Order: sequence, then structure tokens, then C-alpha cells
Amino acid sequence: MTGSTALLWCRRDLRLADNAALMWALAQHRTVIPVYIHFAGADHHDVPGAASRWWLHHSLTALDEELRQLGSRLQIIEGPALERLPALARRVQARTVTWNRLYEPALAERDAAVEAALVSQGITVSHHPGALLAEPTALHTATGDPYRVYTPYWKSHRRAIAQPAPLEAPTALPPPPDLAEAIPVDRLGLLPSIPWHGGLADHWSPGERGAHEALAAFDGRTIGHYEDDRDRPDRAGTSRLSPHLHFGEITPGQVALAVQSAAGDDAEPFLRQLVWRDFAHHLLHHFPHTVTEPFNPRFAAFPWRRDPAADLTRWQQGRTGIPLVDAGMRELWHTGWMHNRVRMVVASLLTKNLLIHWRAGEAWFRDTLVDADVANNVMGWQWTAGSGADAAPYFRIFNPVRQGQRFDPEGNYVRRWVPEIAALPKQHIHAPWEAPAGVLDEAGIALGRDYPEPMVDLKATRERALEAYGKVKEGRAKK
DNA sequence: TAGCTCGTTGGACAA
DNA sequence: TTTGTCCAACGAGCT
Repeated sequence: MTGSTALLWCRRDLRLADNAALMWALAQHRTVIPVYIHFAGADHHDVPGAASRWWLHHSLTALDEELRQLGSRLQIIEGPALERLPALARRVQARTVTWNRLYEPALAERDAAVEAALVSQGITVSHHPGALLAEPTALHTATGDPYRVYTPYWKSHRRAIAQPAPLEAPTALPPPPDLAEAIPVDRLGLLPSIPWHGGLADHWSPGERGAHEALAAFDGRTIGHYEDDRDRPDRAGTSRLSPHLHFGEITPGQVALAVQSAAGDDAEPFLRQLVWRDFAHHLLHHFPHTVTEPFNPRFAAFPWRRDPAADLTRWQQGRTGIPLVDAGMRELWHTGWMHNRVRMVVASLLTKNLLIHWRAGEAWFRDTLVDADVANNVMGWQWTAGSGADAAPYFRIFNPVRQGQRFDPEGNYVRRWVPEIAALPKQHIHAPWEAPAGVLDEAGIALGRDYPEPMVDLKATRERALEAYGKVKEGRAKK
């Protein structure tokens, strides 16, 4: 095989370590050409949102630098992979094209088409796992069906899935030939034209090195308190690895090994969360229609509001007048990320109190999250809306005031992101509309002038949601 | 097969 | 302030 050429198709696996496709290519071929193919015209669920594009720009840049240190480089090509990859493989006389697998339905479909095109012209294809701990088809119930409830999935996962040792990064790479069609990363236009992304750079270091720094900070400092702190948006209790995992700058196998080494059995609460990624991909693989359609078909008839544009905008901009919700939406806008507990609270307000379709929230998250991931995002939104697998019972409607008091008891998270009410004491910061006039005066706050009145009556809209959900229930009872 | 238990993340109210 | 009970009910998954 020496003397032959392999194309390494880089996608969301922007790393050198624990990269099965890369190591396979190096073992089998003398020349390995790393290529990234960017196409903005694909199905809308494949086009990354603005925050993800920012991340992608920097992650591609970081990977190119790493490759250059070892003697190679990343060649970026624009256009549909189904056309570009077979044409390129033919031109450089590649014997093989190799990549690491992705599992979203639209991507899996595209990859199958690319594979068929390559094979039809006599080029071999070799693809590899690594993006998940368990392949979406690896686990099934005793009757052979896919899992729909997390806890049995988790137990089965823990029992059956053994992790191979992560692969070391290569120490040297063969120099690739120049490709005439390669363009600089800047030409992809991934960075936003308005300088909205300043906050992103303050909070994140995209790239493999940044991923390992985040992991080191987490397993050294926080993993021991994870179970207690992970629900606290006012504390740095979570790993913040989600965007790094999404872009494959680090593998879940590397993460699992590191946290187990650092914390032993105490790593279990975190591993349980890590396996949720696998579960989301398992669900999406077996129920691909849930990208847009309710997992529970009963919800097809749910009475979502018809014209929610004005309310949706207030929610997006963090001007609902409900402090915990506004804090979360502003954290999202400034940093491209939101604490998971707060994601549930803002999602509950949108779907239940405002009766706005979960797809509107899902689309906003997809555009603004640096960790936007179809499988995780869709599962989370359907769970909150009550239409998903293993969903929250319909009478579970988060009360953002109670959630704030419980998980941000000092109000520090709200003060950070909603500074106009920072002067309120903690007793009133989560519900300023209930604060006595004297307290508001002393803090120098007039509701409606300095901070909005709440856009909904939480109690009344809760009742309205229960009624709407009751109709979904009756809809089934009549069948 | 039938029966049993349990379900990531809650709220309201009472004691 | 904390703890317990109910809400209302189904279906997934196991034995």
C-alpha cells in the first residue's frame, strides 16, 4: 500500500488525537491529504448557525496550525461534497477516502451517497467511529426495539459499552500536494459581518488545545462538585465541553477516560450526562422524522399560537421581564452558550407559558449556540414541550421564579446578565414585580422604564397551558 | 403473558 | 425552612 494516496475527509472531527480515520490513513498510505469541504447550500439543518460558524472558523484555523506543525496542512474546498470529493479523489489518484462517521439523518444520507459515488469509480471508502461512545445502533431493548426511556438506555450502555483506549496523536505527517481548488479559511465567510462575536472570543478557545484545556480545568477543579453544582448557573459547575465535543475537537472517549481517572466512581453523574449525547443520537437515528415532527404523534394537534412573532422577539432579546429567563437569553446572546438548567427554564416559558412552537425555540438555539447540535437540541426541545420521548409530563411547567430562588439563591447569575436590576436584594431579584414600592425606589428601579414588566402572568398562563395540554390528552382518549 | 415498577431536571399546598 | 403529598396517567421495559 505504500506509495498510495488517501484523502482524509475532515468534518466535525477537528482534532489529531484519538482520530481513527487519520491513524488508519497514516498506517495504510504514504500520502494523506486532509481536506475540509464547506457547503452552505445544503439542507437547512446542516447549515451551522451564526455562532457555530464563528466556532468553525476558529476551529479550522486551529486544526490547520496543528497540521502544519507536523508537516501537513488543511486544504479547504468549497462546494457540495458529493461533487467535489469524487472529483478530487480522481484527480489526485487517491486509492481511498476515509472519514469519521456522523449520524444525523441528513448527514448520514449524504455520506452514503458520497460513498456510493466513490465506490462506483473504484475508490475504496473507510469510515470510523469516535463521535459517540456507542454507535446509534449498538444498543436495543430485549425485544430488539430502540430505547425510548433514558434510564434503561443508560443501564444498558454502562453494562455493554467498553471504551477502547484513545489513540495517540501522530508525531509527524507527510506533506500533502498543493490543491488548485484549495482556498483560505477566510474565503468561507464564516465570521459574522457585524462585530457581534466579541463576547464569544472572551469565553471560548475553539480548537483541540482549547478542548483539552477545558477538560483539564474541569477534571482538576470541578468534577468533584459536579453533582451538587451542575444545576447552579451561578457557579462554574459544568464542563463547558459541549462545543468542543460537537466539533470533534475532543472525543467523548477521551473525556470519559479523563474524568474516570480523576474521580473514579464520583465521575458517574457526569458520565450519565455524557451518555445523553449518545441517547439523543440513538433516538434521532431511529426516529429521524423528529427533527421537525413531534416524537409523540398526539402532539401534531397541539394548539400552538399562530402569530407569536412579537412575543418570540422579546424572548429572544431577553426582554421578557422575568429575570432568570432574561439572564439566560442574554448569556446565550453574549457567549453562545446557556447553562442547561436555564435552557430548560427558558424553553418551558416559550412552549408552555407563551404556547410558542418548540421549533421556533429550537431554531433560535441552533442559530445562537456554539454547541448547537441537531440531536441534542431537538431532543431537549421536544422533552420540554412534552412531545418527546421520555418527555416531561405535561403538568410539569417550570416556574422561573421558583427556579431562580432554588438554583440562583443569591441572585448572582441574574445580576451578572441583567445588570439593570442588580441593586435589588436577593429576596426580590427573581420577581421584581412583586417587590414593595419602597424596595424598588431604593434600588432606583421603575418597572416599565428601567426593566420590563413581566410579559405574562405566570399563574394564568400556567393554567392556560394545562388546559391546552389537557386537550392533547383528550384527543387521544377519544380515539 | 401479565403484572409490576418506574420515569433527569416540577409546582402548589399543607403541615 | 424543610418535608411530604398530590397532581394524573401512560407506556416503556423488565421479570
